[in-house]
Amino acid sequence: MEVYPKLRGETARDYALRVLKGNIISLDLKPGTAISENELASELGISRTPVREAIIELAKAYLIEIYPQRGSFISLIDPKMVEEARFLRRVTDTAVIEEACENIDEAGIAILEDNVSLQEFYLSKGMTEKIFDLDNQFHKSIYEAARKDIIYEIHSTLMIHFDRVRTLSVETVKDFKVVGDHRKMLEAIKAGDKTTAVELVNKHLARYQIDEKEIRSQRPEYFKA
Amino acid sequence: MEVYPKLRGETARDYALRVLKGNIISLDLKPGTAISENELASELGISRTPVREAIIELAKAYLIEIYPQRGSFISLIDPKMVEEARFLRRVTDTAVIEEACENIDEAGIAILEDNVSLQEFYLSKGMTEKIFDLDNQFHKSIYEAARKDIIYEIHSTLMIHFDRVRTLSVETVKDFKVVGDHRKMLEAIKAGDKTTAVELVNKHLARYQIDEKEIRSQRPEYFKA
DNA sequence: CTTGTATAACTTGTATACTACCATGCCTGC
DNA sequence: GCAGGCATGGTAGTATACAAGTTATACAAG
Repeated sequence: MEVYPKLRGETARDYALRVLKGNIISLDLKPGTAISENELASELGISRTPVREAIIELAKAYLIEIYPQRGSFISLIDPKMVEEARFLRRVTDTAVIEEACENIDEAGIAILEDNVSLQEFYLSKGMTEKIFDLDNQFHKSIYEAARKDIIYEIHSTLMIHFDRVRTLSVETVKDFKVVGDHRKMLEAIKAGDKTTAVELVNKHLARYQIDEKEIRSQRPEYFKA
Repeated sequence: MEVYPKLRGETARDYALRVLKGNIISLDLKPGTAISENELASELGISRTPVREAIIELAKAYLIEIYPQRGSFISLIDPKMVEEARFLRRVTDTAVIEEACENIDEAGIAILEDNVSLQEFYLSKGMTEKIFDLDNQFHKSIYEAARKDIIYEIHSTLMIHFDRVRTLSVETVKDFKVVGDHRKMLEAIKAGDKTTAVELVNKHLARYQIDEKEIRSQRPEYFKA
């Protein structure tokens, strides 16, 4: 597991949470791995309490499974879980972008504009590794423009199930098309064109349709059932 | 605050969580009330740790606000929060019932049938107080029939924002119509009639459209902003 | 009476100690 | 050699102790 440095002003609990989330997404913590509260605490240089609190939070999102008196483990990739996350994302993303089409203001447009421009810049420079975070931020900004930022927050931890499979899937050239999608979505929002916006969201998420069979054959030990 | 008895086999943390949720929904814990980890622990006859863990979980759902070194408070009713919860419920309920129309099996139908029959029975006997739980269970069963039970679970805590306003709104004769809604929804699901099912969900949720202005004028001290 | 200050009594965050339980493996008895 | 029992070490759940910070209050000075 990769241990990031603790930020100033960050509570020990938030620190543990940040490290755990990051390593789960990056698969540095592989599905099925046992994690010990004590061990993690000493690795991070904090006590068991905040580590435990972080683990409990992730267990609520089914990212960690806690077996009392036996141990805690990074959840195996559960296709049902991934499917529910994908379903939820599709359903809320489409509804939220409709809201954004109706209610976005100048400031919101500016934020999205800056984001997409930056994505296009990094893409043109071939710095595609920067795009992952901008991608997430783009969608977050749409939720904020639609005044639905709590929903984004609530769902964000659950979407790690999704992110994790994304990490596992071969890093294809998808990114190119993704940036184009974002540009088109922004234009649709600016035009208030709900129908097109919804279409774009569906098309966009279809790109993340993972070839589960392919991944499963390569890493069967990561999968549940 | 009302202190329920601790169930056998229930962990101290789940106990604290159950008591807190119940009292927040019932408004026995009024919005704005200060809650002390120590005080709550001694009231429940458990230690601070599990109480604290429960409070943290509710804070994640914005039902409690924690101000470090100052105190924790039951969140005031935030119209934006309620609106987001309502929005999320409408969006997911409609999508999930469509799934249920397509994928429900015999067992799922039987569960819903039993539930609605029971609601009709209690209604005919005038025991309307029994209907609140059955109502929630009915919707949960639809999510399960659509294989979206995790989504229900994840959203359930957030929906307390909604339940709490329901409690506060005058107990009208709505219940009558609600039971009828459930019967019609079940029939639509059985018939696989997605269009009607979605219409019914929207109509159903419209009944919970709260007259915020009315409530706010009666209990302004419960509201944020 | 007002204002500033010291202090006491809270708060949550963190650390540590203790408990009950489980899994493993060694060791005994056969 | 093999099977059963028991010790040992590990786990999460819980309890308690300590640290750091805020707030309220009492009180003294002006």
